[in-house]
Amino acid sequence: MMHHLLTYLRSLAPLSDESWQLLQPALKRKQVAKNELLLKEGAVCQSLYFIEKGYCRSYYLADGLEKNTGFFFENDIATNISSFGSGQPSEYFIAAGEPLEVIVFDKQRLLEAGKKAPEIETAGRCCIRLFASKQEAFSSLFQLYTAKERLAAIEERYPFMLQRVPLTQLASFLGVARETLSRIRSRRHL
Amino acid sequence: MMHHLLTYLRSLAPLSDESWQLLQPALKRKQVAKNELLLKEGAVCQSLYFIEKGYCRSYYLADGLEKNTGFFFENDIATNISSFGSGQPSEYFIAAGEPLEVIVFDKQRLLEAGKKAPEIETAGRCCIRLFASKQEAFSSLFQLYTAKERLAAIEERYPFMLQRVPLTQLASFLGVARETLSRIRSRRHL
DNA sequence: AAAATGGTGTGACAATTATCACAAAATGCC
DNA sequence: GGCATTTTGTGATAATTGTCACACCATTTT
Repeated sequence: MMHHLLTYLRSLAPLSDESWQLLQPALKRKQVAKNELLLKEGAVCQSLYFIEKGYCRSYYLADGLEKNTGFFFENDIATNISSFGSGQPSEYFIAAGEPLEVIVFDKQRLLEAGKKAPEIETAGRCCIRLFASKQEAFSSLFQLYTAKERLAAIEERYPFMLQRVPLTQLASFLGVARETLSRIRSRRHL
Repeated sequence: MMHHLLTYLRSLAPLSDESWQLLQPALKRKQVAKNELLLKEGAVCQSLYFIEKGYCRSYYLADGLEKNTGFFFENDIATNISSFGSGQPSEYFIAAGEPLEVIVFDKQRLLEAGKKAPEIETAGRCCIRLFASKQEAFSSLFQLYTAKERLAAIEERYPFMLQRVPLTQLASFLGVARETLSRIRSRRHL
């Protein structure tokens, strides 16, 4: 049960069996159907989602159009870190892109567990730090590279994204028109 | 002494006078001349920098050109969160854009202080969370907006950036050619 | 089987941007 | 002040991208 999560947490920081037990009340397994929402715009994010299977995406709704801003796959933590941290309402949605199996961390119970076991506090800090690192890495993709290079970087670093994410969603993530991405891709395959 | 930092930390989480005292050994004030480096590419980031005065910028060096990826002003924390967290060498530089007065958090001593006072651990977590939020906010700027809109968003949310950051640096931050940014700006002032 | 749906490829044209070249303005230095 | 260096503005042109329109394909629905 929840092996992947335990492995994930132990890869970040030491975690005794006792701490792991203390963490259990904060955890709950959940299944989410494709296209269902994990977080709605306007709602406060009360959870971290550790992804066991499937993927989800975060997106803004602007002028009726979805603009994807992030994708989260197996062994990632998905959340709105800003809303989760500050208690402010979320400005974007998080939805399942495939049938999803996640482990939900409840914020309140996580804080309580953190008070009982400093190791949990430390693990939480490491999760957030890793989340921040990924955010930073994605962010620099945009500042360092052109759309063409961004696609190449995605192909190299996150090849599974191209297999599993519809081109239309990927285009809005990369910040180019769907047609342009289609052309970039066909140019590359010559 | 260090009033701003104390105010900053207390805005994030409760911090007793005792914890604040325990934190002191991890802190050191430092002055940095304009264009001097806080972090070199290839070096491991061992510090957080709380900015009291001035600003600094992070940039990659690609093909001999500087590509700016972040700007940090008064009451910000500047660091390479990824290198700081993982101990891996930094892929980018951090340099003073103005004469800089910072308070340096030493990583080792910060960890030691965190062990003595859980409040410090919590404060550290909040700092990182805030850092992650800012990172995310900047990142979404690129995915949601065109270059023109990005400039408008910067003007609105971070007006001091336009006053203090040279246009050339801002252009590479926004991901457009210097000439284009100059034209966008002149079009806006009609 | 036909029709509807969602996702993708492609052509044509307009709009935007990058690039190169150079002028003008601002800044720092002696 | 005057000179050198850095920074910013502007024109011309090529390249890239967005937009609109529609075709194509696979899957699902009726």
